[in-house]
Amino acid sequence: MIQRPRGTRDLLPPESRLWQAVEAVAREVFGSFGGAEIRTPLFEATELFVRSVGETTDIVHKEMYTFPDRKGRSLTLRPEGTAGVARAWLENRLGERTQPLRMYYIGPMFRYERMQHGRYRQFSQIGLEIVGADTPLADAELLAAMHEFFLRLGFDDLEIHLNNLGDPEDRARYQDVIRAALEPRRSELCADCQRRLEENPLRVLDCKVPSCQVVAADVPALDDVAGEASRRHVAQVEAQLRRLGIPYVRNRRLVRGLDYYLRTVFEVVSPRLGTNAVLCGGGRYDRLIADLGGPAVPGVGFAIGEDRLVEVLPAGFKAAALGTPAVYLVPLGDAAGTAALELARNWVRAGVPVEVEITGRSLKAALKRADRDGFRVVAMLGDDELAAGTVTVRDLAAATQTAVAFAAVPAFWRGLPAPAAGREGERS
RNA sequence: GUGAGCGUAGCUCAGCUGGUCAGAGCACCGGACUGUGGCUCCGGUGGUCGGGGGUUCAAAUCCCCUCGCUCACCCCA
Repeated sequence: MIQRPRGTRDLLPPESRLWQAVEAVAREVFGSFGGAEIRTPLFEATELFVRSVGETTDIVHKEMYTFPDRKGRSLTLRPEGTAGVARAWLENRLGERTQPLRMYYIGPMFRYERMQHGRYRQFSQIGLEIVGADTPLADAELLAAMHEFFLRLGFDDLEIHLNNLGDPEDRARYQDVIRAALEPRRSELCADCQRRLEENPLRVLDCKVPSCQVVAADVPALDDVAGEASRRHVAQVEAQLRRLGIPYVRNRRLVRGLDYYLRTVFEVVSPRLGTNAVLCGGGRYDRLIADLGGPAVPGVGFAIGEDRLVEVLPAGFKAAALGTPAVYLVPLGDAAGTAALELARNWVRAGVPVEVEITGRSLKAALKRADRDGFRVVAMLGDDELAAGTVTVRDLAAATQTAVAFAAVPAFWRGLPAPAAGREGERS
């Protein structure tokens, strides 16, 4: 049997409803802040990611799906979304439009990694970028949109971690500070951190090994070494968050994995996600477009891991998204079976979602199935009903039945009370 | 790239140191209740025990290889 490639997943019904519901909220919220969707290719020239994400990052040096096309050009399945957006901004001269541009995207990303809980080779991100504004207000608006999105999904246990990564000059200086502080104590660090000290000293700060944390605690925070400009910027972002009542944690150890970030960086973590708890990561990238050969256009954005998000979706949101909003039409006997599809089509045309029982299972089995799959009403059609031009509609929850004329079913359906929240979490 | 664990019915699993070991529960279909669910009882469908090789009189059970899955490290969504 042919199996799916490692690290990929099949999104099956009814879980696909959850994804659709989540994406609908994203479009709604991000659209409400002045955003519009941007769709860029799933693969790009390899060079784009090497130059934007950064040569020294793990993403570029061991996680990219890179392949030559038939003409020998090196292409790469996108490992993240921002690079493509930046490229599109340049290529389509979006700088000539009124700035800033608020753009969101939803779609798959690819990283060649060993599978793990919450980690896939093909995974989906929901991202939002604000390009063309360098103000703290832009960062704050972005975070507000993100916060609003999570609120609408019903989350109440997420933590926003925020840090100042400084400007690139600050960071270069800071790397020297770290090296100077840690080199003498090299032996106290774990093997990984000794390597990090050479390649990416910032990473030592968020090492999980306790002994490393002890050592790292003595290193001054980046924010203290950073220049006045970046410190003021992030302070103003924080002031806005407080004013908006958006709770966050100032995490001086927070370092992000992509080279292009500067100043404001943040993560959203869920306490219900085990090892890979990061639900969302983002930050400011004022040099990215310039590094790609364009003008100095500032930007700030984030990406939410949709797979992880769906995994910890609040029960109430899930229940609402999974409810089966349809009439279950069960024909009994040959004559009814012949008439069922036409009846269903007429109801569908009148705006009523209908699922017809087409396997011929017994009424008993059909009712059992209706109950199990969360239908609210079953419309039974037998010889008597057919003769009378009615359908016997049974309300599963109330266990009551009434005869409803064929043409009156749409009105009856619309007259049903909103579904109770009593079935919450039943399918989770 | 490194390390560990696991692969038996659609699902969750039992099967002790090799000898009725091919099973249970759930699910599915049917019946008790000839057109009425969420309970109960009864019956039924369903498995090359991941695949290949080896040891043995005998392997789901032991050994080797292989494929797949899972978890952790690294790193990230």
